[in-house]
Amino acid sequence: MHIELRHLRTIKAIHDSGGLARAAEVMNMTQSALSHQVKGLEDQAGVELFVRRSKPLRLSAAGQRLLRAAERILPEIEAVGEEFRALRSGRSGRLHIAIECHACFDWLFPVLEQFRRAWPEVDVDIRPGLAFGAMEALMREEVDLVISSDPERLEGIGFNPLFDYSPTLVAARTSPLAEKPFIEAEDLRDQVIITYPVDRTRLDVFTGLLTPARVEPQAVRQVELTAVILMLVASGRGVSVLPDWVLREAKYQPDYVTRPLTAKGLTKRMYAATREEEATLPYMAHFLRLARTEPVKLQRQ
Amino acid sequence: MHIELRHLRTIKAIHDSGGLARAAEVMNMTQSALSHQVKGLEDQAGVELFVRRSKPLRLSAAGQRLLRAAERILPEIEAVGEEFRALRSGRSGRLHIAIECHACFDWLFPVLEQFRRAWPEVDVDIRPGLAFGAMEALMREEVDLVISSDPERLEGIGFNPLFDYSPTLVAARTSPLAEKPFIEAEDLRDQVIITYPVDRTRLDVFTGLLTPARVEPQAVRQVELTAVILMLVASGRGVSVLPDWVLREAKYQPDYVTRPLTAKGLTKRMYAATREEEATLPYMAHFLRLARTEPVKLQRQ
DNA sequence: CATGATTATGAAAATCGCTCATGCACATCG
DNA sequence: CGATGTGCATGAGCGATTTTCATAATCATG
Repeated sequence: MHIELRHLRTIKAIHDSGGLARAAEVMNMTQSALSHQVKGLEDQAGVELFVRRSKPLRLSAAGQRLLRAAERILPEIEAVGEEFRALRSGRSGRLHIAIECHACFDWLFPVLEQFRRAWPEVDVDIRPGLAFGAMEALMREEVDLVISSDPERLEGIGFNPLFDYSPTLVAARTSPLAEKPFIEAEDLRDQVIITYPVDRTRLDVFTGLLTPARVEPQAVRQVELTAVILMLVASGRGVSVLPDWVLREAKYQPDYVTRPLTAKGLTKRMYAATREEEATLPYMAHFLRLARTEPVKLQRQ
Repeated sequence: MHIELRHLRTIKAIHDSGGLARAAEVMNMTQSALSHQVKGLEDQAGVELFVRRSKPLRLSAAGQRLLRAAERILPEIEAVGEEFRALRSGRSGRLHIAIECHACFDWLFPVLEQFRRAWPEVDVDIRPGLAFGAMEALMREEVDLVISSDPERLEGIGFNPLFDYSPTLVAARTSPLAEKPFIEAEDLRDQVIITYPVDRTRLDVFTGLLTPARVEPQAVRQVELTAVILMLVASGRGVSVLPDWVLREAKYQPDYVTRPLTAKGLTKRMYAATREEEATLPYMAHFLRLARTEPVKLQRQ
């Protein structure tokens, strides 16, 4: 049997307007078309949908069953149509974010909180766990935005600069490194380094300092949570290199010292990668603006 | 925008089978047809439903939204189809019953209880409140069966005899009527008669006894519930005429006496009226059989 | 029973959906 | 690197379905 939405719309219209002719009027069709349509459906279903005995065509038991289905289904379709219209107009959309940078949760959550208020219809999500292959996911439209500090040249992908930050060493106040005004690669040769559990190619200590200098630290310990890293550092179990914004609080605590990497300090830039054509979507543009300004404000607090 | 179920089926098939060609296979169509269909829908909706970048066509965000709708709607349609099939095969149907006779609840409930067990898919209901116009409702397919003891000759309506009963007088043991072996119209001229709150033309006392004899009782008091009628009778506030099956218990109680109407006793026949063509439906036939036999069994208890 | 309102029907026209044949893009492999 | 394979897109044309038009049948009512 092949019920189609057309049939549901017809059944509902006939019932609502109370008659073929009136329903036809509403649907911009002829009364004849509806008559044929109803007959066709009844033949297919092998079931009488209307009671013919009384003149203004009334629903039979089966017809009522179909009407119930119509009243559940048609609004659903209507809603999809509405969402598509919102999508076209740019009010709605999807913003699934992949983060390559672990510490970014710090500023990302406040930014998303702001964003949700402005764009309630946009479907927001953070997708961790694909730190590797995030760019591929972006290209395949599995995600819509990637937070990354390593811009690459990729077909159809644009890297929108957000803000600059300085990977900064944090150590216990009692650490011998506290003596030095800044940190060089050699200083870390005999240190335990605590990092997020990701590849070295995405860790600023290595890409910006150790790997170029071909220095291997005494050990690398991988820890998931920023708070835990700081605890371990405080208790002298190792040192870590974190973005300066993460250390804005640690900076003034008696347990820690923070030191720049190299004499001039290291500066990196955070980017939000998007598919080029989507960077101009209104909600995307808004997110990018928030992600440029909010972390800076946060920093100043 | 004109989404159709066809589109939902297609979207789902493409997603499930992972590709146009495979989906086409499943749906017994050409790959081309699906391609055209998807394109048509995308043009109409103004929204990309699939990501073309990656080769085995994957759903875009909008496509996923549509898929969600499909997964809710298609089973619903499927269910309607299934119900229609059941309807055609006679396993399912509607049995909405109107009762003209108040006292019939007594045997109707046990019958319906039995029936429900045998025909779980049939939509059973009792519709009180249309005691008047029950036959019209039957003809208009607002109900499917009417319990009545007044057969009429009506186009397309058949009256199926159920069982015979005797309208029987019930009075308090202390009533002067207890002296008489049977009751005649004149005996009731100075009595208060307690009846159900329905028209006289549907009350056996009147149609079978008083009206033909042109006797008007002292008063008529209308009471809804059988149990209350019996209470009032017991306390000598009046007498009543009820079907014998209602009185099967009262008969042996010391508070009551029951007496036949007229010397020979009055006999009436209970009928179930249905639309003629439906009397042979399997579930309808079963109901009729139950309604013929169960009340009799009940009586014997 | 005449009249207006409502639904049904048959044939022709219009539209729609599908297929066929083929093209294009991309990946894989000898 | 061209050959081959896989998967999707496209345009033309056919056929089926849907709609319309014109008109008949049916029903409700004064």
